[in-house]
Amino acid sequence: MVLNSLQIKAKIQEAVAQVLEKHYSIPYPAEKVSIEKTSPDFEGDFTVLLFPLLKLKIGKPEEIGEKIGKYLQYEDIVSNYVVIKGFLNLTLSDKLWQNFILFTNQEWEQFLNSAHVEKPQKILIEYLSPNTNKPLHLGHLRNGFLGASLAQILKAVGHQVNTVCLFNDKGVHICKSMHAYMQNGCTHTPQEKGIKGDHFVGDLYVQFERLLQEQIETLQKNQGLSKEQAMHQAPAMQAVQELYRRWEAQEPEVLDIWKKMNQWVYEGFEQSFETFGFHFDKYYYESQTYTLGKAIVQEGLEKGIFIQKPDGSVTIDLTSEGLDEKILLRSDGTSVYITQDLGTAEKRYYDFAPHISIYVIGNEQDYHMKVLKLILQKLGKPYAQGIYHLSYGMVDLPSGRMKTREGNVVDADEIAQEMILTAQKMTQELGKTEGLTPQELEKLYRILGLGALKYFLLKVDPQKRMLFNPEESIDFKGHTGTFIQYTHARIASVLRKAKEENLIFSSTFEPIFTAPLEKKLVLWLCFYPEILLQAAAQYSPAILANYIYEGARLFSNFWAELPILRAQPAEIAQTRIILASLTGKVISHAMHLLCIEVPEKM
RNA sequence: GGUUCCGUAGCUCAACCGGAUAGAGCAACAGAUUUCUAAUCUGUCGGUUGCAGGUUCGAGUCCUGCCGGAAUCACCA
Repeated sequence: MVLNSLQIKAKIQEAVAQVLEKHYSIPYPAEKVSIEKTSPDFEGDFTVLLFPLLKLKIGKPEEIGEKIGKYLQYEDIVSNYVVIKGFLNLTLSDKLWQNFILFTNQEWEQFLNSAHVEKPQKILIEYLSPNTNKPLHLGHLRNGFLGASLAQILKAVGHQVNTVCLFNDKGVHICKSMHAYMQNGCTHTPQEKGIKGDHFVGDLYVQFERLLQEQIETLQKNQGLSKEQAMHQAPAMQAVQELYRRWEAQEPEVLDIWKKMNQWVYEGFEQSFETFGFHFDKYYYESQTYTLGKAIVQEGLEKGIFIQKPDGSVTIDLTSEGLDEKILLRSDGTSVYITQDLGTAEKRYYDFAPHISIYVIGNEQDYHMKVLKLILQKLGKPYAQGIYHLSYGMVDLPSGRMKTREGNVVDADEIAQEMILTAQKMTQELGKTEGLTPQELEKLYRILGLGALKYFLLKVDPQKRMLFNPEESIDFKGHTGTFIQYTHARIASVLRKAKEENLIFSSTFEPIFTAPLEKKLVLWLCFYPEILLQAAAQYSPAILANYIYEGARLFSNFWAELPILRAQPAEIAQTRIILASLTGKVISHAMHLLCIEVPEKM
């Protein structure tokens, strides 16, 4: 019994190795045989590449291909084969496909389980990790959807996965919004103003940045300072640094404001996390890990890996590794970003002891993450090797990078709301609200709006930067989450009708394939476990997203060209019902791994 | 300036880790609905894969050089 494309490929590889052994007395490792999906322009399902065999100098590719084809035919794996140049194109036998769909239909769990890795591992994923001085924006959403989806995918292939979120809740940037709040006389609350806490604090941050910008410009103009000098000398900046020193000194009045403001942000975040489906096993706070980070700095000093400068600051010299000198502790003894990361890394290890620790962080921090891993390695930390930076590309706007400071950001809550509203508008325009209660419709709009948003961000290879154009917004047609959801709704609809009409198949039923599109769909189905493994191995939900789209497109062709319920004779109808059912199951399962829901009706 | 990453159709993205004639969507145009949901389907148009070499049976993919873009090299996070 074959369950998936991997097993089919393995069978073919084995057959090739046996032919080489029997006919040419050449031992050839089966796994070295390259098998691919046959190009759509040619007849066949799988293709054996014969070129590599030429190096064995045992004959022409046509002859070797002929022998392999014969053997596979004899083994009842293929029904037909053609050798073209160095390609041996194989058409798998109907019998194999019949067994495949019957078995998969009956033993769905086994089909899914065939995607399990040999060695499950404990994997920790850190994602999202926002600053507590501003609300989430589109970039956070890419990060969040990537992390949340990756966790699902890794679980689906059998790993043990935990997710954590680190709040960057301390630092100079946090003090900026605090400073603005204090300047305003510590008046007003989010409740009073009727806005979410994270937005309330974010507005203060922007207010501060404006003030700072003004001061810098004035200093530059009046005193002829460089931009950098002006920034350090600006009264607002000095006030913030002073505030930060007081924070690290744990002055109660500063801590009180800090706690109050952070609490507002967490309340706002909680709402957003719920909307977007971000769930974590544990939260970390830099305000709680930086002291551990300082202890590690001390440890490094004792081991002679770090250097203390005369002014008191601590650094590490990485120039021999092709990097620079990195500061680990300021001269006034306060911690920097990486100090905190050292502490957090240590703490996570003691909490979860993962084999692999994935950090979902933007590629702007490639250098930082390289340094972090290197330092931990130099310190001889056992977990250093398992650190993996999943570096994803920025979400750019046509005008360039999003910058909170300059206010040109796409706000996460806003874009979600917009998407949901658009979904509502489209559903109403298309007249598809019938038969659904107001509550069901509300739910549908959310599923559609958020689905389109998530799919948009997940379909692109994580490593590549991507562009979001607010003018064009996100489509609901074509290569979109909506199209996939729509395909699922159609499948659900036809299956409901099949049930109503009592089109249930008997156990002795033998599927028949009469159209090429049916075979294309089966071929697509059998790849699901392989795709899952690939997406997991490459940490890429995009691979899965593109696979689902391909299936939805195939099914739409199928739907347009072939009748399902009314097909005659009944065996054909039943075969197509199974195909529809399996396609629906794969779409639904895979979409859930992308954290996208699929509707039964739309 | 050093380091790293990226250049594929007008636009947004693919291309199964070196395989056959580089594929989708959007946009534009032309068609398809007495039949299971037209948020769909079919067709047309659209390419010197930034440029130049190299490696080999075979290169968008690998190596070198150039051109163009981005990130980073903070006592910011």
